[in-house]
Amino acid sequence: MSSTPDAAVLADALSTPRPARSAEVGQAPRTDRGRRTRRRLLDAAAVVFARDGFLDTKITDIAAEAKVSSGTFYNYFETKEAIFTAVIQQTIERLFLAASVPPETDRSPLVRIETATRNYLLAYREHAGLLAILEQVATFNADFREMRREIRQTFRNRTSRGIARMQQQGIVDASLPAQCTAEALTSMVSNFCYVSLVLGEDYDHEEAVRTLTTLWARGIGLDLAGGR
Amino acid sequence: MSSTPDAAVLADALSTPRPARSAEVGQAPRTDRGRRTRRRLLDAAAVVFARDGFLDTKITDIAAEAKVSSGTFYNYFETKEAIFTAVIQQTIERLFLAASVPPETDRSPLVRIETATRNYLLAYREHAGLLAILEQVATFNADFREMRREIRQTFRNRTSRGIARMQQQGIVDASLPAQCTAEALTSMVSNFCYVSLVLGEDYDHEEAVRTLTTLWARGIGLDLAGGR
Amino acid sequence: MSSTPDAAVLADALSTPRPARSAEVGQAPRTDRGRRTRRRLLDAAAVVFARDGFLDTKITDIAAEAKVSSGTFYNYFETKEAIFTAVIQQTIERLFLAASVPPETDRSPLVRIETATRNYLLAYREHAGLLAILEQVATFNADFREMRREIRQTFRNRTSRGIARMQQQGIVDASLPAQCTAEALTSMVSNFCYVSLVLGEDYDHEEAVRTLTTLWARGIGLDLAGGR
Amino acid sequence: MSSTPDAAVLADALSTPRPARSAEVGQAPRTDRGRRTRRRLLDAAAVVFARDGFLDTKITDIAAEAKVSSGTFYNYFETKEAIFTAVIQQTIERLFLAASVPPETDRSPLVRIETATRNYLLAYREHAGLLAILEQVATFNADFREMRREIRQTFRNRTSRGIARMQQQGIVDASLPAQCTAEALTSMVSNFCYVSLVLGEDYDHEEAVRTLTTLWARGIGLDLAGGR
DNA sequence: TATGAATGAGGATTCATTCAT
DNA sequence: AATGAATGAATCCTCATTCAT
Repeated sequence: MSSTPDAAVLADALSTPRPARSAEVGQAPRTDRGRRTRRRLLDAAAVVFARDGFLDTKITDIAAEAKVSSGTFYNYFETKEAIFTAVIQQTIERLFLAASVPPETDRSPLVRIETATRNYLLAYREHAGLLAILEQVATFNADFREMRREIRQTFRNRTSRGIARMQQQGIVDASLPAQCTAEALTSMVSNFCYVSLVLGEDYDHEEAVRTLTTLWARGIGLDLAGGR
Repeated sequence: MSSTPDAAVLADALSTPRPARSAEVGQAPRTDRGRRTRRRLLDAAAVVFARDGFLDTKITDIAAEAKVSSGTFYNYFETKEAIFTAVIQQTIERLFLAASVPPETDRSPLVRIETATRNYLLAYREHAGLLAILEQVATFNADFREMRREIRQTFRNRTSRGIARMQQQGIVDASLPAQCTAEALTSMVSNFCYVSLVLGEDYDHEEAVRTLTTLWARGIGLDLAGGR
Repeated sequence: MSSTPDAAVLADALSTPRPARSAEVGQAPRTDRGRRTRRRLLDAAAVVFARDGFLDTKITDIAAEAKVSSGTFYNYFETKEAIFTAVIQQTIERLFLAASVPPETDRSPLVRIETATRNYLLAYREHAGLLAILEQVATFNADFREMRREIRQTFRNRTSRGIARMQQQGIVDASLPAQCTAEALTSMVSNFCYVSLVLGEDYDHEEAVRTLTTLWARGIGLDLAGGR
Repeated sequence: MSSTPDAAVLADALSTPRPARSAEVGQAPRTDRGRRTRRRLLDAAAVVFARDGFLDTKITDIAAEAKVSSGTFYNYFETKEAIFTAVIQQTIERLFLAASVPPETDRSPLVRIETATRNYLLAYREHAGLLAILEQVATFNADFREMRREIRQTFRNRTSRGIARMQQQGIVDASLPAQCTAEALTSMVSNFCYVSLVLGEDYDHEEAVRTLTTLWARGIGLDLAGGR
């Protein structure tokens, strides 16, 4: 009576907890109704997160805002983190779109810098609510800190490439380290946005654009003569 | 000592009809397609219960295993208990069939005991998965505890009748109380199966058959001379 | 500005969750008051587990029975499993004590078997409530299944040694495999107790002792002549 | 531009007295032993906050680190916020001291900017652990958000006064709005520190000092000829 | 019949703070 | 002053079951 095989299987059966959540969750809903509910939850989450912050947001608040039961939430998202990720991702996409500068060659470098700065400020203002929350979450969650870092790097790298290009064209100071310079300038603009739009130090939009543009352009050694 | 009567009695005992929530549910399906779906659910449930245990089995797991939606489940069974009952019933019927000893009169009592023991062990092994789960459910559900008791009594009564017969024939100790003796011997065999096949204490099949048979036969005072 | 070391440390600080529970829990309380509370919780747990079973026992039930708040429970035990372990362990200790047979050499083997059987029945009856719950928990929790197995093995090994001793003395059948025989006999007695004391099949205590003793002794080939 | 006044102003701003629950708590301890305990708690809190963050720090952790009981904590501080305030205050005082530039008139503006930048970076690195936590707390606690803002304003105002002075001296662009410019440059330096020292983007210290100084000085229109 | 979405009751657990010595 | 025990509010999450197509 070699019981080992059976017994081993049984011992497993009696105790191994199966993956608690079905594989369904996180998949795209199959019906229109499901898709609508998922969308309602996302919209509700954006509202509640921006209003209450990540920490103070309860799943039930999101569900209530979406007018569904709390159980329904879990049909679509596993955790608060999961829905926050989804919410932030669409925000980021919009942010990138809004903050980009179309490469039109007839613009002068100074105008390009000014346009990039203005677009960034406007885009940040548009999404300040959720970006502030991402900032919050990044302070205690490694995954979101990484996400925040990647967003940051995207902007910094774009800037870095622009500086390198101008250095090759010989129109700005070639001795500046492009990467470090880009980091500093990105810091200047992004943190100015945070301080003014999230913390509430109030500055006139156009004055801010003008000041940041001047500091940026002059800082890297661009010749402003005839410009401003 | 044909198993059929026992099995029939038991099947009756087990099929406690409850008020159906809809007139449909619990009735035999009318269409072929329905019958096939019901069968698929039963097979799936047997697999999942044996694999995960009763507590960890979710309706959605059974539905998934049967490749139907969870809603469909409730077209055929009212509750998790209901399908478990159905699954166990067919298991028990097979168990009784497998564990029975055909009444061939030319066999000696010792051989009959040995055959019964061997068949029981083999049948238990065959169904150990679900029997272990029934054991589990019986510990927290009164209905299934009662079911388990009835199964047990069926075996014990069969044994009891066999002992009484041998006592009348004067070939075993007539002073033993048949019922209590049968209870003890049933305990010995069934719990030995549980310990070896479910808990995993490892014994050679033939050694086990021999030992149990010897203890049983000698215990009730059967003369083993010339036999073993 | 090599920020790596600092930054690495910080990144950790901002996210690595420290062990949630303080090391205090599980330690012996430092004051009398604490010891009294712990004892009250253990006593309450024994009552509630035996009454409601493991699955249906809520932490709040135990706390309520002990007349403390639910938070207090967690000052002494981490989980329901932890307090169950503590409760069961003291039960097992008492069980072992009660079921043991002092080795007084002037007793005959038969009397020793009878005494052991009677003591086991009495001890099991004394603790039937909690033993039934251990049986329950063992069906779905690997740790407790192992605990149950060890208890079982303790009894079986004791029996096994006794049989081997008698085989060496030449007073029982030397051809029986001691281990397997002990397993079978332990099954007989322990499961008889379970069926009669937990499932409620009612047998007269002395009749049970007599029957089990007879089956046991005669089963291993002990000469009962002059005895019974 | 001595830091002492700033620090004093700030210390005032930070010490918002709240109604003490007991007349004792929050007062300076009367005995030496009490003073020592309070100090131990502060040191412990600095360690634990920096290690675990504000959210994950439990009062019991601080007490344990200080080797006192949790009850003792409340003899000295009313809440977790209260001790965090005290810890941050001393950190800020040290930060201001370290980041200040002694007013030696014989230094050129460029050297003063460079020194201020270098000192800020060094000071930030020194206190990065707790500054990161203040950043965290500021994201969900209005009181600390205000504190963070005041610290920020202190630096910005100092910068703003410096720029105004240079504008009056006619050595930098007089058309820049001093306040807004100071905000932008403070953003650049402080956020660069955060990104490199807290988030872990790695830059060489001297390269960073040089780059930030160049961007800063050139940005406000300081003549670098003959300098760099 | 089949589908998959919606529901919501119910219990574990944490930890800042208070309390009794 | 110090101790350590006691408190309890507050939110998460599961999953059997029902419902609308």
